[in-house]
Formats: sequence, C-alpha cells, structure tokens
Amino acid sequence: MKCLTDSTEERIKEAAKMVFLEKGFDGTTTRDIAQAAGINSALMNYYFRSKEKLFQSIFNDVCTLMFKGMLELINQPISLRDKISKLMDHQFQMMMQNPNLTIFIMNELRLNPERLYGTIGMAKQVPESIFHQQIEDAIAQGIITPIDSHHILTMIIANIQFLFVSKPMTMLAQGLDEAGFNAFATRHMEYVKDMICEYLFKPEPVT
Amino acid sequence: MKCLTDSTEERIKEAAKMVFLEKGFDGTTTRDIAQAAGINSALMNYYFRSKEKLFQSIFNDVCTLMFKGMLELINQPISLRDKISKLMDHQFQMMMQNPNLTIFIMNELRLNPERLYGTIGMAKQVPESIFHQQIEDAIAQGIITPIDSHHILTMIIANIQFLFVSKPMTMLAQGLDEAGFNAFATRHMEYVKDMICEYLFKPEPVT
DNA sequence: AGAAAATTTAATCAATTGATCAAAACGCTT
DNA sequence: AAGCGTTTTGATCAATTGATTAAATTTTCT
Repeated sequence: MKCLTDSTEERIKEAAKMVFLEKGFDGTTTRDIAQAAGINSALMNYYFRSKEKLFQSIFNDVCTLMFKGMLELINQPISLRDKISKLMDHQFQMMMQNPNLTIFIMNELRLNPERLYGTIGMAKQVPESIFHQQIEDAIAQGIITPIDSHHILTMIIANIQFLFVSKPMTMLAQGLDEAGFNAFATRHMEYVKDMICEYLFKPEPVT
Repeated sequence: MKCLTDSTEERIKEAAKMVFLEKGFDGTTTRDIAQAAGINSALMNYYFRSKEKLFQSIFNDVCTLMFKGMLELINQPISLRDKISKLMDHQFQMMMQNPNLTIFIMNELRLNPERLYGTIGMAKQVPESIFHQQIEDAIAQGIITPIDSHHILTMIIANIQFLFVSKPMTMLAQGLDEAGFNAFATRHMEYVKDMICEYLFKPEPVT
C-alpha cells in the first residue's frame, strides 16, 4: 500500500493499523488485513502468532503515537499558557491527520481494558509530570484558579478530542461535509483555548 | 433478566440492548443475546428478522434515550444560565446510569454512519431549536460572548461526555476505582459548568 | 373439548472465521 | 551448482457465525 521497499512484516503492520483503526478489532478479519497488505493470509500468523498478538503490537504503537507527543510537551520547560496552547495545537494536528485515533483507542480499551498493559506506564506518566508541579506553583502564586491538574488536563483533552469522537454525529447534525467540519473544528479550537485560559488565568488577582 | 412479566420480544430487546452496549455490534453474537435473554436462539430471528434489524431497533432506542431529554431541555423556556446548567446535569445523570452510552453510539456511528438514518431527524433538531434563537438574542443584547450556538452546544456536551468516553483511561491513569472516578467526575462537572458560564457571561459588559 | 394460530424448541445449514500444515519458492553461503 | 535456512504459497482444518427448517408445544378462539 505504501512504498514497496518495506519488509513484509512492516507491510503487515501498516495494513493492520489501517484496517484495525477503521473497523476495530472485532470488525476486522485476518483476511481483511492480508488483502490490504497484499500478502498471503498465512503470513500474518507467520510473523505475528495470532490476530490478537498483531493487534496488541498495533495497539501499543497507536497508544504511543497518542501519548508520546503529549508527554514531551507536558514536560517541556515553557510557560503554562504556552504549554496549554501547544498541547491543544498538538492534539488538533494529530487528530486532523487521524480523526478516529481517539475513539478507536477508547473503545478498544472499553471492550478490553487489560489491553492497556503495554502502555499503562505511559498513561500513568501523563498526570505525574512537571505539569502537575507547574500547576501547583501557579496556584500558590495566585496566577491561576486553584484546581487539581487532573481536571485541567481533562479540560484540555476533552475539548479537542470530543470534537473528533463525535465527528460523524456533528457532520450529520449540522449537515457538514469534510471541509465544513474542518472549518468548524478550527474555529472551535480557538474558542476552547480562550475559554480554558480565561478560566484559569483570572483577569484580576484580587490582592 | 428483569421482571418475568415482560413479553419475549421485550426480553430480547432488553438483553440485546445490554449485550450490544457492552460488546458492540461486531463483538456480539446472536447466541450471546439469546443466552442473556434466556431464550432459544431461533427466537431472535422469529421476532426480529436478523441481527442487523434487531440492532437497528436497539440503536434507535438508545439514540432516542440520548437525545430526547436533551431536546426537551433545549426547548424549555428558561434562562440561558439555567438551561446550560440543567443540560449538563441531565447529561451527567444519564451517563452515571449508563457510562458507555455515548462511546457506544459514537463508535457504531463511526463504523456505519448510515445507521443514524432512523434518528437523524432527532439529531438535526438539536441545533435548530429555541436554543439557537436564545443564544442569538443574548448575543444581540450583549449578555454573552458572540459565538455560534453550535460551538456552545459542543462545549456543553464535550466537557461532560468525554469524561465518560475516557473513563477506563482516566481510571487507569489516575489509579481510581469506581467510587474514585465518580468523585472525580462530580468535581469536574462543577468546574466545567463554571468554566463555560464564566466564558459566556462576561463579568463586565463594557458599554 | 377441539381446531387453528402463534410460539418455542432442537437440529441443522452454508458461510466465514482464525489458524495450521506441507510443499514450493526464494535467498544466501560455500 | 549444491545445500540450507528462510519466506511464501495454496489447501485445509475445526470452530463459530447468522440463519432456516420442521416438529413440538402453547395459546387463542369458538
């Protein structure tokens, strides 16, 4: 499907990632993957022992794609305002490139929570980072409203991610095409950026 | 599974709703449903012609459960502040009772968008309601920040719904049990209520 | 009660599923 | 070219899937 220089194993993973993301684990057959990869259906079992093992490999990759960039941003030594803005920008770009990344992860996780074992460490790192301390400091200095960092992170994530989780619904309800949705999403991101920052950074610290 | 006075058809629907919501369409077998309903597996085909037809029936019910209450609230002649608060409360209660209602709907819709045909009318009503006019009026009067009502509705929905969409992830990342999650969610709702209202209803209309 | 209709059951169907196997094709070293 | 390990192929397996059928049972109506 992509460049022909890829090894067979890599071609299988690429195809599997595509098909799994589109149809989910239960909706995907091993023959779907073989066809998408242009390989014999026995090769999937040759390189990865089973559909489940292949899925775990893909799922770890996808979770890493999801969290790695976020984690890096979260630990950057930049101002809170910048960090929040960049976190939201990063999610937005990531989701524009792969709109069903989040709903895929969340749904597979719901169907089978133990599947996060491979990436659970990464997920746990997110809340326990520099970000947390940064928030605490800002609160102590009276710069932002006193809220636990978990809630702030949830706000940052929810207001971007749900846009894409509900993309089909939004398009149907508002009668939008792809371009229309993108415009809506772009506008929305600016609004929620403002909303979150205005909520956290109160205009007048009443001293 | 519930009261034995229910008709067979109703027992099938109840069981199917439970199983479909838990496992999704692809992850559910007709025998799963039969077992959950305590009936012979041929009865599903007797009352509903196929798994697909049964699912459509369930999916319509579930979408109605999702949208009906929201629509009623949206069209109530109450103040914007009250309406926003009540809309969020309603979602919150609905999701506490059925935590995977939204992710189920969104994911099935993503896998098969034409499945909303049965409820598309309802989904389209949401944005084109009294709510829209109410927002426009409030903007014209300088009461709230000028934003299209679609964006406001998205904020109201996203900040509650994503909590539950990401429930397994949140529990794992923060190491919460059921009670811990509920406490987190309850706190979060108050925060986002404040956030949205503070963003919309600016403190000083600079006249 | 007794016939007719509706419901329920057990058995079974064809198709699809994930997975395995032996044989064939390939690539590398000698 | 010969030998050897790796990769690929086509065929096939047992299990499961959604669905159907005819017979058995229950309900309904007269």
